[in-house]
Amino acid sequence: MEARKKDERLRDVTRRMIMDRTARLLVEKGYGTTSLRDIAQACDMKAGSLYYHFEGKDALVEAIMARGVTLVETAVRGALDAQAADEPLARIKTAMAVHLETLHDRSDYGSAHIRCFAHVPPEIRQRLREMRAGYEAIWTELLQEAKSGGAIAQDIDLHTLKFALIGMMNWTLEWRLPSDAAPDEIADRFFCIAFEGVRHG
Amino acid sequence: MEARKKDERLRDVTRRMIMDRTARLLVEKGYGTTSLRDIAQACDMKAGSLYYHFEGKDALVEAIMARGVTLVETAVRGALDAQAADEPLARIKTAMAVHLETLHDRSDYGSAHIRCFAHVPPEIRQRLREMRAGYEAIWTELLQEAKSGGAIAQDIDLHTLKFALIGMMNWTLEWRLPSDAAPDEIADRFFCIAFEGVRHG
DNA sequence: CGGGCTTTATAATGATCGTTAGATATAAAT
DNA sequence: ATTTATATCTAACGATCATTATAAAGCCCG
Repeated sequence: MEARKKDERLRDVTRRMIMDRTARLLVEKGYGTTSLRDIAQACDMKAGSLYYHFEGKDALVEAIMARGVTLVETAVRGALDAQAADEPLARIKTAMAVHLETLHDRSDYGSAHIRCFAHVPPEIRQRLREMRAGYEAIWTELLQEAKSGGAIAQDIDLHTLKFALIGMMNWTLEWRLPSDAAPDEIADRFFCIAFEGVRHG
Repeated sequence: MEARKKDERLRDVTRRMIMDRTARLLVEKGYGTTSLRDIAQACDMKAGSLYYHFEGKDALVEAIMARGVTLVETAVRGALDAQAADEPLARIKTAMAVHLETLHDRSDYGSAHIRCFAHVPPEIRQRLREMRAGYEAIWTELLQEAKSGGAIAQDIDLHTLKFALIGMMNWTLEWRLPSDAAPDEIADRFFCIAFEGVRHG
């Protein structure tokens, strides 16, 4: 059983390697333009061999994109739990920094999810939509706490605010400038823009 | 020559029809997953016939995505010119409303551009990038005017602010909720968030 | 009515797609 | 040493891809 465990770990390592490299391809080329042969080549394998690890292209893609949500959600939840006692605005700022950091510095899973979501087959998209909703609930809750605590003005629509924050964060994937600031610096600026308002210096 | 003009107009009408319907497909399915046969079917034609109007798939896609930038840029520039004398913040608000309205209510060109940009062939993407830069220059200028006029705090990084605004606007494509507000109402809320800051009611 | 454009359809090309079955290699277990 | 399990390769399947050359149809003009 010792050996069996090691085997299973080895299998998982390969699985993860395939997902890592496929995620990169999905970010760069998209769902429809990335072929199983592209993926196999990036993994130093032949296309048919991938079927030992995944049921097919769609299963592989879905696993990657689901992991994209999970990674961000886990990171953000972890950071928020460690800061459970802080005031709402500070926790929001933390959530923004972790969201951006996971997207840019950790891996390509989150980016692959964002980049490919709209064009992935409908059944997959539907399942991913439910996962997204689970993650977005964190933000809904965060913003609601801030509002009921008086840190957000009463006339602000939280639904709009949530999408505004997520939108500006996810759009950073389009920046692609090597000169851009680090994720937590960008989080600071975004927080300033949305919460202080750019009028007030 | 009268007739020739009419003929050319007719040809352009078909060209435009093809672009219209293809734009829709690009929004829904993406670049790689939309085949020329899908396009032809949506146009009540056969795939080969499309080559009379376009050099090929890539030329068609590029024409659509280029038009996506042009439509938004033209609409925004037009609205800004008609408001040239107003104060910077009011013009920014107008630009946001027009950008959102063009994206959501006018056609699918802007959406197709945003949705497919990352996954289109590199040469096309490079040319589109230059067009985007031309449009983004409007925002850079707008924000700079506001800042030098004192309407934006000195410590705000305009590069970040520009991408934040564009990001929250373009991300509205992912909302897809029938219950969402009209574009100019959303523009109002976005303006409030970014410029008043959500803390101040 | 017939000749010359314009526009679309036909049909085939070679390439590439996701997927599968079976052979082969590697290494662990008995 | 032989069997067993794991992992990859080989080689092909049929479907579909963008593209092309050519034929046919539609339509204006004389």
